[in-house]
Amino acid sequence: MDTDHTAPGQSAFPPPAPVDGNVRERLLNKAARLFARKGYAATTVREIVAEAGVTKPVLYYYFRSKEGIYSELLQEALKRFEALLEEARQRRGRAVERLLFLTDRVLALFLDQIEVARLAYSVYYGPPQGTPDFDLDAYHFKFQARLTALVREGFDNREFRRGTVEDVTWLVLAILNMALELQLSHPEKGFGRENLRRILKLMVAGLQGPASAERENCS
Amino acid sequence: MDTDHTAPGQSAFPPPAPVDGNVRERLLNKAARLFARKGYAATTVREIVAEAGVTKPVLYYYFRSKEGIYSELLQEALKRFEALLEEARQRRGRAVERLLFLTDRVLALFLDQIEVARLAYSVYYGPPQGTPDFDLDAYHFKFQARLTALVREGFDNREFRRGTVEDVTWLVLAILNMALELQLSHPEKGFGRENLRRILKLMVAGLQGPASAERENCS
DNA sequence: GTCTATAGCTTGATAGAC
DNA sequence: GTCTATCAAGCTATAGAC
Repeated sequence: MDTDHTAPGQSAFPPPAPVDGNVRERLLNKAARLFARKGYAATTVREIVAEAGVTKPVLYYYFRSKEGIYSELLQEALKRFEALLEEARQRRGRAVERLLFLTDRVLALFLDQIEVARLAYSVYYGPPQGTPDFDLDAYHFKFQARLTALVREGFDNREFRRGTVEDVTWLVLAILNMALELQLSHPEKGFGRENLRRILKLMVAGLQGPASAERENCS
Repeated sequence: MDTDHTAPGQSAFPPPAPVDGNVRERLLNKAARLFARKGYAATTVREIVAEAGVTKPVLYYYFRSKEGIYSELLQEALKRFEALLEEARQRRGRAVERLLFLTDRVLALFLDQIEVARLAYSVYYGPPQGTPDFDLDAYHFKFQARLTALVREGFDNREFRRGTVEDVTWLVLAILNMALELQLSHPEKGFGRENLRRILKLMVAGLQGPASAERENCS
């Protein structure tokens, strides 16, 4: 990003200069950024390789196609997400602590791959762009199932005493979801990991009251 | 605005058949549906008029252009949203009741204009599609300000006793936001107005505890 | 006015030298 | 592993027939 990019081609002079990380990583980063900003369809292979300071065959060498580099981006992110789920599954401790751990790590992963996250949102909510399709919902369900299991533990341990397993899961999901989307759309608001933790704990504190699953019928 | 507009042009015979509502509404509905499903850019004026059972000049008569019909769609929805905010502002009663009212009505409006909502999401998160831009964030801020005012009232009335005005606002926003997005992406889950109300009340009940704004530092 | 054929550009993708 | 050079398919714009 901070090195010179002498336009490739034309001359027999030393090539653009080996910028930073290895070529493969650079291509992935630039592709993620462009896909997220302009959309998959509107991004050309030429732009990607130009930004990465390489030529086209290099991209086709590492990834088999434009779809290939897109798939690699999503697969890598989803793989890291699944690894996180597994890590959370094996962790021991009180349910609330494990919930805070999982949500915090999900937000951290999201931040670390913010460009891929933006791309995923764009594909999920945006118009069809001719992308290979990933079943993003499936991952969402896996995550939700993990949350539900943790919340159920919380009720079993009497860490939660109000509401139902399902409703508390919704609450956790809602708060995390908002944290993620605020990072996407308004990162300047600085709704980071500390805020997420604080608000989750505020909610959790409220669920430790006396009764379980009550329904007031006021008005 | 509501006088009959027998489709101009070609023949003096009765037009194709006035299907259901008036032509203008039909064009808006079909356009919303197409824009939401295929994206604004990928939708052609031809498709819109074909689905509406009219000819091209009819569309250009009611709206000045493709951009015109898009703007009309968003402006109408945003106008209804603003009217809702104003209605909520004038309403009297306890803060919690007013919060439940506002969020319920927002969800109802969202459901009533689900295609426009889908379109807005697609434009907000999706790639640039050459649409006239609306400052959707501005409406979000207006809404958030209204929520904040209500929450502050809630604290003044001692209806809320835990957390801060800001954090409780985030909580309400998170829950509503999830309800909206579930309707968009997984309407089959049936997360409707009753669920929203129940979960909000669960959260509110938790905020009526003893202390205000505490910060436990467990683990 | 409307349709159609086509020139010219851009795209994703590849061959073969080094 | 990376380059130059080039391909075939698809798109846009438009000239020219009707």
